[in-house]
Amino acid sequence: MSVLKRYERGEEIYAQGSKGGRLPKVCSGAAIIYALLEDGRRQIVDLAGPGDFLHFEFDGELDHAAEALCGTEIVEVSGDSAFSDPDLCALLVEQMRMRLAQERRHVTMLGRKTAQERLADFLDEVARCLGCPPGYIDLPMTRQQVADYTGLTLETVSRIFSRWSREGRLRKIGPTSYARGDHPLPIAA
Amino acid sequence: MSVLKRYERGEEIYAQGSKGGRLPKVCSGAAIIYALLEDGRRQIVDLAGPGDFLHFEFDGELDHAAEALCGTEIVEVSGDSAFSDPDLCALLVEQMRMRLAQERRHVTMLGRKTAQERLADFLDEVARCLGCPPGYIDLPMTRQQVADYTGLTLETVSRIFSRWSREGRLRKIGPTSYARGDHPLPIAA
DNA sequence: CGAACGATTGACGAAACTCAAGTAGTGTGG
DNA sequence: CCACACTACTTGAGTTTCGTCAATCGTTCG
Repeated sequence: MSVLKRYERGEEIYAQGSKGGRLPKVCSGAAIIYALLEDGRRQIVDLAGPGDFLHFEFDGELDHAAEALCGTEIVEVSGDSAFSDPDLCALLVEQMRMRLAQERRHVTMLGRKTAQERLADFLDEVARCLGCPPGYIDLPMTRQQVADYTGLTLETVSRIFSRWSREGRLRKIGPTSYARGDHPLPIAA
Repeated sequence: MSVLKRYERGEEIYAQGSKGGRLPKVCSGAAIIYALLEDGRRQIVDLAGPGDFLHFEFDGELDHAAEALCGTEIVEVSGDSAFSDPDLCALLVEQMRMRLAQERRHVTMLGRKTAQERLADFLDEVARCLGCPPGYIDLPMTRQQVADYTGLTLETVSRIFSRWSREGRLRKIGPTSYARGDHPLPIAA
């Protein structure tokens, strides 16, 4: 049995501290997964696009929250028979491996890269995750959300995007869309 | 069929770019998992203690390397029958969920915490991962390795540990062991 | 129109990095 | 046992990058 739900931009899909249960998977749209510290600092730990699971917690408490970036359909997969169904099991392991690899790239980015490198990596990640055509990036995120993904402040994000625009590396072509310019982004992964 | 191998301190367990295959699991000792950038910057993405798998790649290329922190025994688990064996499958999913949760905490630490908070979190993580008794920490890592885990420089790590010693928060009680002092570490998770 | 929200830009400050020098430890060979 | 080499660690001075605070601008929507 699976349940399909729709969330609008900014809507919370589940809260930090809520219980697991059925596994939510993105059908269409996009979501961010984030952790909140007690003092309000926020870190976005992952981006999820179509086909991505948001978590894998059957029965524990969730240590992070999820929120829709745009109109997003979520299907909830029952995990009851997971381990006796080889196909489902293989799917889960494959999905988890991809999330794990992405988190490890994220750790490397945050631990060892400069602000510019982080943003270049971030744009690549968004394009990959949301399936944008090469050279174009649909970015349905505020500067604050970009900052919370890259571990920067919104001012730093804004400054670097502005600089890249001036230098012809990035062009705004719509409210949420950008095109890569003639000059390459510095040191993109 | 499983193979048991032993590695000494500093020995490479596998290299970045090598092939997956059987899944390596720590039996005793401890290992670090890290990524290298082309220009030599290094980020340690995970710590593995007894019971932890190092990766879950049956047949892809590994995007990270692993190295023993001390004398360490590794058993390699064959994944051939993984998906048809419900028990093994459940074990894998459980293990991957724990690694994933840890990476997400690591991302939050690197993206949104100060140097002091990172080191406090790091010490907790080491204690948990290597199973140290409460209040004591066995730290078989150089300052450079600590820096590569926390996204800092070795000088910053050294300065903060020195300060904590002066302030009675941390005491060195052996070549690789420390005790928490009377004063708590600032803002440990 | 005007309120609300997001984005941009500037001036300034602080946390952490870089470079450099010097100090333990640890192991080795005489 | 001592001299040495080697590595890890500590500490200081100066610099850089990025964060903070604040003002302004642009858009959207009621």
